[in-house]
Amino acid sequence: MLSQVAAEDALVFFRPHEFLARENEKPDGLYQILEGWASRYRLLPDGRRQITALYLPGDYCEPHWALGRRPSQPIVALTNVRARKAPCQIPASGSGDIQASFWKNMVDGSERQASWLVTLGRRTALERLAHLLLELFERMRGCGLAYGQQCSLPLTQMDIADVTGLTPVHVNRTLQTMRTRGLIELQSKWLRIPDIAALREAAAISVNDAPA
Amino acid sequence: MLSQVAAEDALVFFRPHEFLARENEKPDGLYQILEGWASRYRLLPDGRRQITALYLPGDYCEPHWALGRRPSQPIVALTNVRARKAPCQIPASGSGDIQASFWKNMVDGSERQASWLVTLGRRTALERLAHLLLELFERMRGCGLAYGQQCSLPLTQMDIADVTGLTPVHVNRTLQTMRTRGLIELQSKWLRIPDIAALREAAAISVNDAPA
DNA sequence: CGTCCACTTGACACTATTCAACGGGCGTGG
DNA sequence: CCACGCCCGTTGAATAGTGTCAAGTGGACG
Repeated sequence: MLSQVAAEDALVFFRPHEFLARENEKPDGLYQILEGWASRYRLLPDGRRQITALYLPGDYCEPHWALGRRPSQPIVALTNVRARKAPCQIPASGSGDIQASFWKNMVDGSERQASWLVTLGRRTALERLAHLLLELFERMRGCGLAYGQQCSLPLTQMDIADVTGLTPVHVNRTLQTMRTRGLIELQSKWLRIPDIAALREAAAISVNDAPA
Repeated sequence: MLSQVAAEDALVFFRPHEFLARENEKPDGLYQILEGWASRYRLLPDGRRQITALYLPGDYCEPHWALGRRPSQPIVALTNVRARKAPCQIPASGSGDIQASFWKNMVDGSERQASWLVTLGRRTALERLAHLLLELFERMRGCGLAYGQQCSLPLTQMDIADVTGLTPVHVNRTLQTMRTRGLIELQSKWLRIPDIAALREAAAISVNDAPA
């Protein structure tokens, strides 16, 4: 899946909290994450923070740059990140597969955003967390990084709060509730979902809702 | 701005509550709104509703279809709508201008979604309403439909609630507050913003935040 | 051994929701 | 023409859900 690497593309590395891009600054290149997680976010004047995208292995950061835009929101590494840096343009060299995966990535990102609008606008705290954990599990599985019903989940509770639009303490409490209800097992950055159908139910996922 | 009409494109009309597209059904065509407003939304199993996009004159509904996707969320007319129907593909005929506006429209839509994630995740009711009214005013101005500090605003308070992730009664109360503070004048579907800077302040807009 | 950071828990405040009722405008039908 | 119903907007009172403030625990690391 991540096997094709065009000859001219460079490997780059980032440490946690290091910027892959800053707002309004021409990006260094178009990155494809090979390993690790990154996030895009916005800060309000008084310090409130909202994460607006999570980038997992396989994801392009950030497809819009290829269409001539500058980042309107900064992107920062959450873990150690290994990425492939390509020029800021629609992937020209290589097979049609690469281009197809590029477009797919862009549209998937946009549909995920639309799903998150629903979650942030209309779902309760527990539903938001269920949605997040399901989405991340499915995405990890999609790139071969899930093992049975488990996967790595390198986010802190504060990160989770900034994704779900909650406060860290409420995230903590709600996760506790989910644990006692047997919906999830989550410890030391490792997630296990005993019953995926039950978690989907708890997330108020409608038939057509991502994650599929 | 909306002057170029390729010869083969058809004009189509919709009445309020009529569908421009249904989820999972191959769309009839790629629409560009010429007049009127439409919305994309999702329903949760228990009936909660969240509007995830508003389409105003000039907007394409829905650019992703041109990349081979089916609608994952239905699109419904909010007012009488007049639109131009084109084949579901990246506009090929016509000048480069048309293609450029198509891509711009897609990326703008995506950036607006990202801004709304911030609003739904982290802003208070008053900030959400201020953000919405500002965005709509700026978009109306962008397509030449604003007059001074005023523009048409054909949404009901229930529509506004479903965009902002609030309840209709809280929208009502919060609009009252904004009126008494002199932030907006809003009656019979007509919006006037006496002091745009003050409204931006009330919206907790950061420097880089859309609307510009 | 001490510091820092993530996580945890309790008590309380507050924003937004819920439920309920009422008024006005407007179209429809008698 | 008026009566009726319906949708939209408005307001009040009680409640639920989430945020805020504060304190304490535990592990990782220098």
